Amino acid sequence: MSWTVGELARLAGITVRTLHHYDRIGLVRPSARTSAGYRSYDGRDLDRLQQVLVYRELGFPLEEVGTLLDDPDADPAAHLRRQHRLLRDRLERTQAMVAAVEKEMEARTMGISLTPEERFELFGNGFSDEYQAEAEERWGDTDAWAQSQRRTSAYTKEDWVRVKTEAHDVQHRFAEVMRSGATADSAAAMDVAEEHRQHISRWFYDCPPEMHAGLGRMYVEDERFAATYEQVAPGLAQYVSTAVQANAGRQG
Amino acid sequence: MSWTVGELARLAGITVRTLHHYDRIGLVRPSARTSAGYRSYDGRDLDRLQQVLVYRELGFPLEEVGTLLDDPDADPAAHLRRQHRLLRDRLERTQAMVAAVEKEMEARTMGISLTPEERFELFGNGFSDEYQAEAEERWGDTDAWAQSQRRTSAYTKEDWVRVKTEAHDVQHRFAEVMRSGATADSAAAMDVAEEHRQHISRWFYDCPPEMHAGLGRMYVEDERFAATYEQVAPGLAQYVSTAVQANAGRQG
DNA sequence: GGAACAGCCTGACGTCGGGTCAGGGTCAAG
DNA sequence: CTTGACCCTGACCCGACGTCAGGCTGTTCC
Repeated sequence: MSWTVGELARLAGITVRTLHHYDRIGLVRPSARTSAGYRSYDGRDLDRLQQVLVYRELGFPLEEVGTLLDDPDADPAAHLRRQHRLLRDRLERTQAMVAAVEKEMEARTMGISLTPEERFELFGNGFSDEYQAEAEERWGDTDAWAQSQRRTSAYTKEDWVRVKTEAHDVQHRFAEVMRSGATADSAAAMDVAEEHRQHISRWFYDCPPEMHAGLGRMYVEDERFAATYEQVAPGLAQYVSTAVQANAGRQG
Repeated sequence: MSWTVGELARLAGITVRTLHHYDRIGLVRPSARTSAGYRSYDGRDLDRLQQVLVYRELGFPLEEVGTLLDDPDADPAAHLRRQHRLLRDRLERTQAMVAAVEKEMEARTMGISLTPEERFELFGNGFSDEYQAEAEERWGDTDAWAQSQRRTSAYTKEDWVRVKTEAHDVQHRFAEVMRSGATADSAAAMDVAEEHRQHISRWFYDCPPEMHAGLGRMYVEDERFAATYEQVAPGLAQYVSTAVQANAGRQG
């Protein structure tokens, strides 16, 4: 069985131009051409196109989709599992957004008005989107993640305020120690690292020193996490990372 | 209270460039400039930016966002209602995609191939009726194609022997329990259902009770899946479906 | 008070994922 | 053998920013 561009486009709900584009960039190539030069897609091409569309829908840039699909270590089942996980992430995030809108609607009907900052926290960004998506990607099927999800789902807004204040506090304590000239493996720095570890354990999930050391490495390896610390003070990401790992060594 | 571009960007989780862009196209304009020409955003600007970001997240082109927000007939509550509706739409759509991926995962484990139009269903939904006739004409006899499209997997032949033996085993245990007269929601039937769930989890993909319940529904709703069970014993598809859903209920 | 440095400004060009003609070949039906 | 639907390859266009470049501002630290 084979399809022309137009047929496939209708089937997949995309345009002919999109198929031309995917052909040109080598993302989905028709497995054959007719003598007249018409593109001819077969079943395996459909298969691939479907995968592409799911990843596209999930917001992946096409180039990355290509490398994902061309990875010889990833069989079809692996893609399905990954897509399933990503879709569930999205489901959760959307549910959170729906809940936030409902909350705001209710607040309005009751004459309570949320401050702009509160609304940004709920809706805006980072905490519920990027952080969560990234963290889940990393900790996807660990106990830690599950535990964190269970605990945080019960937190009230007041809890969150406290969590954030505390986190902010620890960050700035790190910055202070660094500015004081103490090295990252000094007792002072390690003490703050230990506070950091306990902050995580208290609010999110059980974080033993070993695991904490893993987080420390991530703080420099992953630029997004690094950026969070670099925003507070330049060089802080590396400093925190070293301090955290030194502290883990001290405990172990 | 007022914010500079950089501050607002960090607050909202966007870049400075994005704010410049929104200023230039007149979407979010700072309500003031400092004497040096710096942009200065106040609370109402922040408010507006938040609305913009929600609509953007929902996929609206910026120009349309502008006309929506500048509509004098649309009060804040109207925007909330609209956003709520759109978010619920997205929720439904995402749920449909999750279901589609789960269906495909299950199809693979059972060696069934979905038809192309079935797999693209969620992408072209609006017009699917229009092309249904064409698709059915094309795929009236889909068996040959289905069989030719048998999945390939990373398992060794020995693995497959074990997988199939196990699956076969579970099916026949279902049939036995049914023949014994136990109802589909009896403990005995649910126990087999649980084995079934664990079989899938062990060999194919992580299948939590909820997802298992979804599969259960599909076993009767989709005739191809139903046929697999009906072949073992008449009425088994419905029986398995009920048992699986009862078991999921028990777990939840 | 001046140097350093983060942060702000305005162009202006680049990129990604296609949309939209233009100019021309292909093919089944009538 | 014409008509109309469909296909081809350029080539340019667009939205929503990213990414310099070149230059001003303002705080901080000596």
